[in-house]
Parts: sequence; structure tokens; C-alpha cells
Amino acid sequence: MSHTVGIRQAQKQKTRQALLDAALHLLEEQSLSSLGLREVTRAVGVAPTAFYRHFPSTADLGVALVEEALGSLHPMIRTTVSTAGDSRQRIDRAIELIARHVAAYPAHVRFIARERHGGVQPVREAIRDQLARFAEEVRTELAEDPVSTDWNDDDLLMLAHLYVDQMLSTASLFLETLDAPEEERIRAADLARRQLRLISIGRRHWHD
Amino acid sequence: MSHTVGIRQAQKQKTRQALLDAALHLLEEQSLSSLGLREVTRAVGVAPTAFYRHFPSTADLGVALVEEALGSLHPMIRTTVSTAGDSRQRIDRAIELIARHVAAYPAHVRFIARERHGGVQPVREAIRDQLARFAEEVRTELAEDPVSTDWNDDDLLMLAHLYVDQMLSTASLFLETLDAPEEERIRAADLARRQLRLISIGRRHWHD
DNA sequence: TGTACATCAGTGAACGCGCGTTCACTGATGTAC
DNA sequence: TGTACATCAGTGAACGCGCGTTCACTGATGTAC
Repeated sequence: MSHTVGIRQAQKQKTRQALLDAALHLLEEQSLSSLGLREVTRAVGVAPTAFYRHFPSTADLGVALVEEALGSLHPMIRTTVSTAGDSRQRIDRAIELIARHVAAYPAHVRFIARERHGGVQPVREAIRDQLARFAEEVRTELAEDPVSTDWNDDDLLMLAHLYVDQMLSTASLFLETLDAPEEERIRAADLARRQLRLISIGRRHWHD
Repeated sequence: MSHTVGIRQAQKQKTRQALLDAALHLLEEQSLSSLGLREVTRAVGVAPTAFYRHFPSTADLGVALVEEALGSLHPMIRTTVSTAGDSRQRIDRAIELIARHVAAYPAHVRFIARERHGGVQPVREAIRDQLARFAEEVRTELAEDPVSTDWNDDDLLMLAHLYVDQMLSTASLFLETLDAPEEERIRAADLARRQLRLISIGRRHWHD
């Protein structure tokens, strides 16, 4: 009657996580639609048939990875658009947060960028749904900003989608510069900062 | 000594194009990294070994598809940012052009969106290079606009990249609504229009 | 124009290989009494 | 606590299949004279 997970269940979750981790690692160099079930189990060190105890197919594993990857993005996105500080400070903080996130979870970021338009329909849909949820969250956050007093819900959602797309685009750019010389990383951050500034200026003058 | 292509060469080009067409069609439902050489030749109706007369591997076929797909985009992008008309007219024209292009070449658009961050490195690089060329073209076009008189080259390139990304993002959105009811297509176009307007407002007030 | 030879796009058989999936199984863990 | 039975995560053999690549080939097209 206790809530402690049994040994069996704990071991199962451990194997499941090992499959997810191994798959994420393999997906740095290929797409989900070419990821083999045997490849994943081989990397983990279990029999191919063990895979079926956890996922019906690699597509389902992909959907699980979407949850994992975008779950870790929620806190970042909220803070990114938080209302504290002046415009420059907010932008600097957003860029800094994105850079940190990309450095901390490069494989997650790559996976989402790759599979967002990838060849596996259920995964595309899972990403689309999660990004739509993010946009809703960002809209809520934006609505609390005094700048947004005369904005209607539809325009706020439009802006929210623009921000979410911009964040993904920036994250993807940072990913490409991860192993590049610092000079290039600074240039990338500078580019992203100016793009955010331009959007923020557009936002400020929306109702002129 | 004449320049007419011989029968042999003409037939070879025909087969090559058939391979490209068949591959593009197959890629609507999967990624390049899972596309099989035998799949493509089967669709065309030639022996698997014939493939090697045209491409060393499916990755090289992918690079050829990038040239084909983005070659068809050049004229569109130039007209999209042309300077004729007032702001609203320009935006409406851009949206209309993107919508037409997506309707005319859906497979090309899907291919670029999918493989831009896909699992095949040479193809990613080919797309990145072509998009960088587009951004340069757009910058040149933007520089001729009187609005840009006090813009430096770096900021113009920043804006050009923002436009190119936005166009791709819009094209991808339109692609998803191709088979959707008209209401949804109108909503998508409306969203894209407002996002372009916001960017254009940001541009106008950049040096305030 | 006709002939003899060279080129080369496409063929078809053959190969070894890794794939996804099935199945009956094992043995550690869980549960009922 | 101890015992007898149930559960079920992971196993390992086996399967049929399609893959990418090799190779020597064929026969239409091209070229030199």
C-alpha cells in the first residue's frame, strides 16, 4: 500500500530512460525517421525485443522525447519574456537564457529543431502542440506587461508566436556556433539581440 | 561540333530528372536520411545500379534537390521585398507571392523546411549557403529603399535574415494549411500579415 | 556515305548484412494467505 | 514470517525481407577516318 515504487518498476523506468538517452544521443547525427530500434537497444546494452516493453515503435519514443525536450524549455520561455527591467535588460537576459539552455541541453534543442518539420507525423504534431502551448503561455505573460494594455488577444497571440519562433531560430543559430570560436558566438548573440530589439520596437509602436 | 545535346546525353538528363522528381515525391512523407536508393529507382522504373550513373549517394541527390528547390525561390524573394507601393501593399504582395509559391511547389517548400535542420550534413550546408545568398540579395534590395538611408550594412543584413526566416516560417505555415478549410488559410495569412507588419514597424522606428 | 571501333547509360545476378517482429522462455519481484 | 502462485521485464533464437554495393554485361549512340 506504500507509494514507493517497487524494485521492478524502478528498474523498468531506468531502462526506459536509458533508451531515451541513447536515442537522443544517436539523433544528433541522424533523423528520427532513420533511427533503428536495434541501434537504440544496442547502445543501451539490452536485447532488441526489450524495446517493445517500453515503446510500440521509434515514433512513440520520439513523442516521449518531445515531452522531455520541451518540458525542459517551459521555465526558460517564461523567464525569457518576464516583465522585469527595461527593454535592453530584458533582451540581454533572454539571449543569455537561450545561450545557457542551448549549452546545457544541445541534444534536446537539436532534436526539436530537426523533428519540428521532420518525417514522422506524430512527432511533428506533438511538437506543434507543445509550441502552441508555449505561445499561449507567452501571450499570458505578455498580457501582464503595461505595454500591452491596448492589445487584443489575437494580436498578443500573433506576437507570442513571433517570439516563440524567434527563440527557436536563435537557439538553432547558437547550436551551430557551439563549437565555433568565441568571436562567432559573439556575432551570433549580437545578431539575435538586434533582431529581438527590432521586434520589441515594432511592438512598442504597434498602435501608433 | 554542334551544341545540340546528343541523344545519349538528353536521355541521361531525362533519367536524372526522373530520379530527382521521384525522390522529391517520396520525401513528402519521410526524411532524406531514411530515403533509400532502391526506393527511388523503383519509383522511376530503372535498375538500382542506374542510380550510380547520376549520383554517388542519396545525399548528393539531396544537394541537387536543394539547388532545384531554392533556385525556384530566387525570383520570389526578390519581388517579395521590392520597394514598390506603400507598406500595406508590399506586405499584401509578399503574402500573396508566398502563398502562390507554396501552392505551386509544395514539395520543394516541404523539402527545404524539413532538411534545413535535417540529418544529412551536406544538405544542411547547401541550404544554409543558399539562404545566406538570399539574405545578401534581400539586403541589397533593402538598401535601395529610401527608408534604409541611415542603416549600416550589418543592421541591413540582420533585417534581411529576419525577413528570410519569416518567409520560410510563413511558407511552412501555409504548407500546413494547404488542405485545410479556407477559413484556416485566411487565418494563417492574416497572422503572417500582422507579423510582417510588426517587423516593418520595427524597421521604420529602428533609429528613433 | 560507310565502316570499324570507342564510349557509356542502363542491366541483372549475386553478395553479405542488419533490419523489425514473432515466440516461447526465464527468473527476479510482487502478492495473497 | 513462510510458502505457493502470479506477474512481467528482459532474453535469445529464428524468420523473411529489403537494403547498398560489386561486377561483368549489352547494345544504342558517338566518333574517326
